[in-house]
Amino acid sequence: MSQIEIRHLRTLVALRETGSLVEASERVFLTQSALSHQIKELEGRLGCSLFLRKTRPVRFTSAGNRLLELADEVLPRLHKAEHDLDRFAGGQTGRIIMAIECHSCFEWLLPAIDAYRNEWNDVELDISSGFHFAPFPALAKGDLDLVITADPLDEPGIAYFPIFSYEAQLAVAKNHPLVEKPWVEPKDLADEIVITYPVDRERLDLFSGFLEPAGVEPARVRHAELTTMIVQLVASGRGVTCLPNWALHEYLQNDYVVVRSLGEEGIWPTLYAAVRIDQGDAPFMKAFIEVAKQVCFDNLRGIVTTELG
Amino acid sequence: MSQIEIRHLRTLVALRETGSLVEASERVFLTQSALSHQIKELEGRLGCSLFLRKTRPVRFTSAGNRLLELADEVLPRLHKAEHDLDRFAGGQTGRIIMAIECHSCFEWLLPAIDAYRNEWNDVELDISSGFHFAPFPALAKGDLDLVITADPLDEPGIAYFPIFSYEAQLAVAKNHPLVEKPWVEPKDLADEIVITYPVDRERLDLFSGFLEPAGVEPARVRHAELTTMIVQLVASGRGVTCLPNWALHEYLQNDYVVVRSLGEEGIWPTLYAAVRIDQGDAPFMKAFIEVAKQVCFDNLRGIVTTELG
DNA sequence: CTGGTGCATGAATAGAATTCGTGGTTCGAG
DNA sequence: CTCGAACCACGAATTCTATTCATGCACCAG
Repeated sequence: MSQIEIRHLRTLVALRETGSLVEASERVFLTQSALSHQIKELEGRLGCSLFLRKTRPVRFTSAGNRLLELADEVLPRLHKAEHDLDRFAGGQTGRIIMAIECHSCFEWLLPAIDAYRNEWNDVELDISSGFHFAPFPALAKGDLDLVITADPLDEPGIAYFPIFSYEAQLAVAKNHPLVEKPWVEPKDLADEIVITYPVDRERLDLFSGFLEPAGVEPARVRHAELTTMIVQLVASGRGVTCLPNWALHEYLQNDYVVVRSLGEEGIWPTLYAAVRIDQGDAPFMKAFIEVAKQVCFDNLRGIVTTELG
Repeated sequence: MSQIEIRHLRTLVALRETGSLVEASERVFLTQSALSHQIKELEGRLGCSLFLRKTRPVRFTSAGNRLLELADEVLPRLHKAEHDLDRFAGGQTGRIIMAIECHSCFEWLLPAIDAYRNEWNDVELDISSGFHFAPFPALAKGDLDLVITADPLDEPGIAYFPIFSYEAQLAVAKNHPLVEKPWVEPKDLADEIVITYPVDRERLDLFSGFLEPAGVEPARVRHAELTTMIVQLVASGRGVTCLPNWALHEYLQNDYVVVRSLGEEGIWPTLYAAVRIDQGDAPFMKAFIEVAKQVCFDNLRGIVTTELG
């Protein structure tokens, strides 16, 4: 079945380069006897002799030359593969398939990916659109390699690295009564229409971190897919919303809406990169997280707080 | 040192195609346990895991995919090489490096080679110019694979196959006195200048088979390299020569010289193909000899005698 | 003829890969 | 929930295989 093996190819190449069994055997760290047996057995299995021994240097038969040709095709590829695998083993490269829980994270994630790709061009990068629903099992299973999340659940086998902290702010129309208040309290929203992304409430800071602890339920909750759409609805007085300050930044500069903190202190969630523990130390992964932080620090300067490593 | 082996690549490919260790193990004729151990050990040596088992079908890691890529490069080449080697082993192909003792054999050998190459295009063919002096040691050693000779010495390990028989004839000028005789006797040449190829006498039929047995020595022996040159010298009356009838044929048709048999019966050497015994049965070699015979039969029809197989 | 060099070979050994037996986990059906 | 089936992992035993050791043979130069 499995006739030819790598070591046979190595032996033949050594034989070609040295011209004798004795020297070839030193080259492949075996005894002369071992090589003699090895080749004899291979020749037996193949049914033809590979070289003529009675001459210096040895002469290869056609069959021998055919095998050398194979060796010249195979051995370089093998060495290259082994080198690549060393890099995988050393964490010098790998795969990062990401999912984002946070709806508007593309804004800083895409530039981060671009920046990372410059330095780590052989890392396989992708953003998966298929695991919004249950990213953590997928992460543990290996379908995903990195999840951007604001909720560092204490799952076993998962490590969390902070990217940056931001303020989750309430945006209201410029003529909204709440503009008069320095900050918002839960009960202020009891009669409001709240506009959110169409996701579970527990993943929305406004509910999980503000309204629900206070037992307040807004008058109504509307959904919209896109940040732009939500802000337009808010600007035209059809409701209020809670978004990351960095997502609201450009609308503030254009004077579309007004923002207020949730409570006197404000709510300051942190975005984390969640990765499998065994990959948390891999240089290619650490580098990605560092690049992401750096990009956010640069692009969102003064808006979010980043602790660079 | 030697990390990856062929069987690892085969295992991974089987794993990719079946999706499970159990089925893959059947594919490579091993137990599930064996595969589990095999892969575990490989992963240990490489320092990284190759696939995730907790899923159906199994998912490969980047490292696993890199190895599969290697397998896709290597295995087809390996199979092709094994196939080629089978053909070597079965004598379906091989190498024929020839030498000719007979100086003027190119005339029929080159067309024979051309004809053979049509059918057996992967046989390595060459005519060696370096072994005129001692072709038989070179043949035994493997530097040569086939020698065209008229002297089938009984060397061990060498087999002889007849190609055709011809008459070695004496060529003389048209006005030469010997033209008057129906055939030539040794003593007729005692006063003649004999022109030959510049080779040992024992390789010349005129001497070894005619003059020396009769104890006759010609007046003088001259040498010339080329058949054309020899014939011109003979035609102009500067000597006589002995050549194969097929080499003289065209000169006879042009009426340059006259030929006579050596003795009443004539001398009829046979040209043989000498090959190493172990190659005598190989189809590619037998085919070459048959093609050579056929080409001679066709081209030298009526001039030489060939026994087709 | 002799010593040196290179290769081959049978027997012994060290080292591998493979199997056996078993247990743990997952998943779907009852 | 339990049960059985399918799948994989793993330690120990076993079987195979590659390698070494010790030796012999062939060839060649001095």
